[in-house]
Parts: sequence; C-alpha cells; structure tokens
Amino acid sequence: MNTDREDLLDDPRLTAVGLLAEAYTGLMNRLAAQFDEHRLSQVEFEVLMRLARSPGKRLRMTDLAGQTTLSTSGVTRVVDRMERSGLVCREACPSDRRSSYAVITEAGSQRIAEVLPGHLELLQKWYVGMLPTDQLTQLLDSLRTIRDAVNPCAAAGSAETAQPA
Amino acid sequence: MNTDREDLLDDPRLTAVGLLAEAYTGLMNRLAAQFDEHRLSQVEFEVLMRLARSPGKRLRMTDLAGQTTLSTSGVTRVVDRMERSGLVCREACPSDRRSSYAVITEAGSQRIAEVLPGHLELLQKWYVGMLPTDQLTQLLDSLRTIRDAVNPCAAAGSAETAQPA
DNA sequence: AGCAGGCACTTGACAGAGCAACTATTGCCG
DNA sequence: CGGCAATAGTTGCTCTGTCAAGTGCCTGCT
Repeated sequence: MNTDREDLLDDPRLTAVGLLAEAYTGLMNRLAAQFDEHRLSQVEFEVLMRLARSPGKRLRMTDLAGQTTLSTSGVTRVVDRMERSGLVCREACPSDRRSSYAVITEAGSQRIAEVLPGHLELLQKWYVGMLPTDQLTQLLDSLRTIRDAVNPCAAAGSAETAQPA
Repeated sequence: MNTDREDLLDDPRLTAVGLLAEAYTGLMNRLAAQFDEHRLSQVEFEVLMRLARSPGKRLRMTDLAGQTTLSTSGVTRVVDRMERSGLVCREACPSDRRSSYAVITEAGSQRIAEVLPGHLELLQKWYVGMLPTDQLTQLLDSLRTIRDAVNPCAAAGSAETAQPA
C-alpha cells in the first residue's frame, strides 16, 4: 500500500544528488587532514586564498562575505581570529569610513605558500587526477553549468572570469 | 620576485575544486529554502531518508553516523531533537544491549512524503535538468569515480549497491 | 569463570556560524 | 542645509556539531 512512497524514495535524482554530496564532502575530508597539520581551518584557507588573489591583497569585509559561504557576521569573527593569529589585518577604507579592508599579512602569504603545494598534490591525487583529461574537462563543464545556474553571482568577478583566456 | 607564489595561486586545480564547491553549496542553498518551509534541516532530511530506505525503517546509531556526515555524538543529538518532535523514535536492539535503533515514525514518513515531491522538482530544475542526458550520465560517472576513491565506505551497502537493478 | 580491552552510546564543555538588533556613516531628496 | 533611508560592520543570543571523558555492555583470553 505504500508503493507511492517507496517509489519516490528510489528516484534516481536522489542518487544523483547523493553522489554529488558524497564526492564533495569526501574530498573535503581528505583535504581537512592537511589543513589541520598547518593549523588552518577550511574557512581560513579560503579567506587567505581570496585575499591573496585580490588586487592589493585586500577585500572589504562585505565582499569577502560574498565570495565565501559566510555571512557578514561570520566574516567579522573569522577575521577577528585570523587577526589575532597574525594572518590578516584590518585596514580602514579611506573613501568610506563605514568600510574596512581585510588585508593578508606577510605571515598569511607565507602560510599559504606552505600549504598550497601539498594541497595541490591532494587535489591531484583525489580529484583531478582520477579522470582522463577529456572526461575532466567535461566534468568541469557540467559543474560550471550547474554553478552558473545555481549561484549566478559567483560567475562574475572571480577567477572564473579570468578563465576563458 | 613573488612569481612563484603567484603561479601557485592560479593553478587550474584550484579552479576545479572551486567549481565543485560552488556547484554543491549553491545547489544546497537552493534546496534549503524548501526544507525551511517544511521545518526540516538538511541533516534531519538526510536522517529521515536514510531510515526510510533501510530495512525495517531503522538503523543503529553508529550506522546512521557512518551514512551521514555526522559523528556519533552528532547523531545522538539529532535523534534527540527528532525524537522530541516525533519524527523518529529509539528502540532497543535485542541482540546487543549497547546498541539502539533509530526508527522512523509514521509522522516521519509522512513528513518525507510531503517534502519529497517539491524536493525532486528542485533537483530537476537546478541540477539534473540542466544537462542533456548523456552529459548527465557522464557527470554521474565522474562523480562516482571520485566518490569511490575518496569515500570508499559509501560504495558498500548504501543505495549505490541497489542501483544496478 | 573472570577479567582486560574494546565498542555503542551519551554527556559536558566548547568552538564556529547565523540571525537580529545596534552603531556609525553615507548619500539622497526635499 | 536637515533629515531619513540604506549600508558596513560588530555584538548578543542561540543553535548545531565536535572532542574528550564517562557508562554500561560484550568478547576473547587465560
């Protein structure tokens, strides 16, 4: 009598989203171990990366929030912590006294330089290296399609724009 | 003089992982709105799904932890909350008095039945429906490859095994 | 049998993140 | 110019989840 319900539970779309979730979270778990070694959290790593790639090695708090998965108050707190550990510092925005910049410090840049080589190796080993080149290209294409639909903001501004060289 | 560092920051592998992250988190954000409407969190939804799909509509706490992103203490707390709201209940394991089962209740099953149709629509709209069939197949293939490498446990036992019907 | 070690689960203390409320600026509109 | 809505950031409260320690139960070894 429950066949309707049962059928829904076996929908292939659920398998599809499960696969995406497991691949993503599984990969993140692999990466986490290395972050731990370097006393960085995933969020901190992302903050450092975003800052390092931005002009002037700085970003307004709000923009940083927009580029990460954090709310603005989340950014306030991460930057608090990272400022305490010397990886970033705040700087006043000369043109708008409400705003402030988060700026990556020399220590922050060094920390990234320490972590990145191992990080890239892990990505190679558990992600991009798992697939032949053309299949990887295809995968990234598909992901980009989904990303653009689901998160249109990310398409503008970020490294993505620099991509079609 | 910093060219070494700069080069690392532009590595295409970083773009690749960024794409995966943005696609995944973006999709999850789209789904979150619907969960809210039904007073369910993402984790609660996953717990209900796992239980609903398991034989006897039940799972030992530890197994539930293994199938989700939660630690065992995390599972204890989610099940606490869900038991309070009547979606699941605990049952003693007859063969091992250390273990207990989380069992989905009728209310829990109903809740899932309410949420699933809309959930599947959203998946259609923002994920599987974005890609032509063969490209989707290819995507799932690639994701499965990565998932199997990165999270070998998930390959056994779960819905994945039931897949090749 | 009896105990040593391991396992399943729970609990206490704590960290990270979000929302909503608050402060300080800014800039628009009369 | 004066006031008011909107914006940038921070802070208080709360929720969720982890880790480490604790409890009770099981199992293998002697």
